[in-house]
Amino acid sequence: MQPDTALANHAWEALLSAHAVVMKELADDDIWQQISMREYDVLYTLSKHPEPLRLGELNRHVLLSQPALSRMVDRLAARGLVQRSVDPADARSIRVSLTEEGRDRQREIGRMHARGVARAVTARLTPDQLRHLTVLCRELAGPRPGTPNHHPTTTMYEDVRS
Amino acid sequence: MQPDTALANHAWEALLSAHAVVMKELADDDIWQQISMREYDVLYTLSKHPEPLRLGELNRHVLLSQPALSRMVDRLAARGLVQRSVDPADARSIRVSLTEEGRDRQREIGRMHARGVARAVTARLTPDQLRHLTVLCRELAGPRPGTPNHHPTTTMYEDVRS
DNA sequence: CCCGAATATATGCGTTTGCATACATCTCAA
DNA sequence: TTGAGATGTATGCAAACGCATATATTCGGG
Repeated sequence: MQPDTALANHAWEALLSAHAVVMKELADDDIWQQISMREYDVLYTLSKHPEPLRLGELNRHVLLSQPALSRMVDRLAARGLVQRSVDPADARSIRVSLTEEGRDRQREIGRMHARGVARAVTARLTPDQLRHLTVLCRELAGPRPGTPNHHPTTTMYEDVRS
Repeated sequence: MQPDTALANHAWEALLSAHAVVMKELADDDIWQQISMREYDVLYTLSKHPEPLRLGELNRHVLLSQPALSRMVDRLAARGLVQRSVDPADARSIRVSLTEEGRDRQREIGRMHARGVARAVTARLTPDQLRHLTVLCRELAGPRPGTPNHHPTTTMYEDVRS
């Protein structure tokens, strides 16, 4: 095993552990009765994109199988939180966007959720550490160098004011 | 919103995104036909602890509800990968440990999985960045300062040689 | 222009999950 | 000692998930 392999695996394990710990703490917050964390993830992702997202694009941000996301959007649409529309440029594709009510609910939950995140995260890391963590995770989330760039090159983070 | 709240939320969002991106890439690896990633998570956690783990303790490391973990251990035990034993000190409690076969399978999958992790992670971060990320994530995974320390104080990371 | 391959989403189906709650055991104050 | 509450795990049940595959549309070589 090369030394970098060990480094990479230690880092990944640490990230997984941090993810699980904080996730559990956030799940304990009493704000998920109407909308589950996974559903919120979808609503939040949609809220961050001005234009409607195609299902496949949405699926790249959400840790769900394609069929699971398809049905989840079904349910969210049935509840009036989300809206499907056909893509004029590609009839196979479905574009998803928040309804007004979906946007309201996202903001409502989001405000409370943000407090939980702050409570869990700022208790353990200093502001400087938070900034470093943000940078590192954004690079880790970035495209793998050497991978050919599919999809028209759109900027992923419009909200980079950290 | 205080400035630290924004920092914390940006960091958490970045971590979530990194988690999802890398997770998806790892899920695409062709090594999960016999043991799913979630099952591997359990086997791996057990492999890191010399003595049998109580279900509740195991549950703190795995992102599953208590009932889901209970049944997952059922299935793993039925497949001969894991072993339940009663805790002599507390008859309510169940202690779980790997069987020989479970240990073998974990090592086997683990070897291949480690390659996937290295491929995904080293492609995006330098060794120095990996070290920093490890430190930050371990602190983030650590106990929340100000929380009373339940559970006999056992060291969580015996393998700190990074 | 056409047809086979590729792409985007949906559906059938068995499995797994989470929630609520039941059950078993332990703890501790009276 | 005893019983009420706390703690650890299991079970009933409906909802959600993933896999395999079906359906619909687009792309591209001939």
